[in-house]
Amino acid sequence: MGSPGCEPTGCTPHSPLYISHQHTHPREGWVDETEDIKPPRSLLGLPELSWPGVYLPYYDRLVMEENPSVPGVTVTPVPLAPSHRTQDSRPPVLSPAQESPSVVEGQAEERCLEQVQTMVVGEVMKDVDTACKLLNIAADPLDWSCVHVQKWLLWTEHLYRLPQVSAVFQELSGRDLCSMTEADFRQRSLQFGDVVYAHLDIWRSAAAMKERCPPEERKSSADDDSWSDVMCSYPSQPIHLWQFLQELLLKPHNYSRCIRWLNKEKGIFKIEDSAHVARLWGIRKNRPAMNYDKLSRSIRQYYKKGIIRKPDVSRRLVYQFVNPL
DNA sequence: GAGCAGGATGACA
DNA sequence: TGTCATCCTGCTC
Repeated sequence: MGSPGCEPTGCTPHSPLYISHQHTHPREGWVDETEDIKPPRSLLGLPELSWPGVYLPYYDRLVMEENPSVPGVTVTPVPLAPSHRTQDSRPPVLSPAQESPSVVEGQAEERCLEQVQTMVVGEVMKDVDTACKLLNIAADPLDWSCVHVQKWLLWTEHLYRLPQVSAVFQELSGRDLCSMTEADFRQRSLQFGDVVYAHLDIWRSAAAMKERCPPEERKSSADDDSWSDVMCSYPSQPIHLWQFLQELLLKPHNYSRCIRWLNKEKGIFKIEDSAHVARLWGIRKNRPAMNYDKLSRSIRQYYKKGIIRKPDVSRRLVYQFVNPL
């Protein structure tokens, strides 16, 4: 994974992330389980945007994929402490001769935590970016229309395996949503209102952070670069299905469990989870009834147009872009 | 049963 | 007019 955008000590405050507990259940699937998505109460009580003290539900995935040496743990972020650390505020570094082993270990752990935090913050930003682009909505919830709000809710439901919560937030604009308190959210959905509130808070925080750190100032990984390239290539809307598929393929970190390259050079890809890809496409196009049968029919329309074809050796759920990226 | 191929039709921008 | 959603039949794996 590449460097996550802006330096934590530069454009955003820096708070510790607590590694709170071991997971008792190994994660399965490409998204996080509902039971893990409730943020800490301290976060929910934050009066202001809490970035980077946000709950990061996919931390395990991140750690396990990017840093296999770190055991399966869950990060529980905490709100900014009044005296949050920065590079400058760290205690003076002792020479090795002066340091006891426990101090060395402590500093190493601290550095490790900071690295992890930086990594996680960057991933959150990237995932919010990705979701924005896939849903075709603004990054800042304040700019959302009622339709955008519904899209985002559907997406959040889908991603975090929430039950249907979008129905109780109908006819609300992003501004309406942002003006609501956590209590308002919980009033609409007793069980998951706080969860939705926390996710909205993450988005608001990401938007605030973007404002402070414009994309050009945020160093991107190679993966991000290619992503940006793709998005720049297709600025117009509506998006075509083949473009959408390419977008998913260009974010293997997020979507490799539902669609992945078999041979990127040849443009051959496999849909690993047909229902999932169809659902994503349906959300993107606001077509709740979308399924793989319809999606695949649309893919087959591309045969005649010379955009997608079946590979020479035809396999189920495997297609090939005629003109690879 | 799931996936695939392709015809037909209609909505929509 | 192009693209896509939808529905359909028939076939293959």
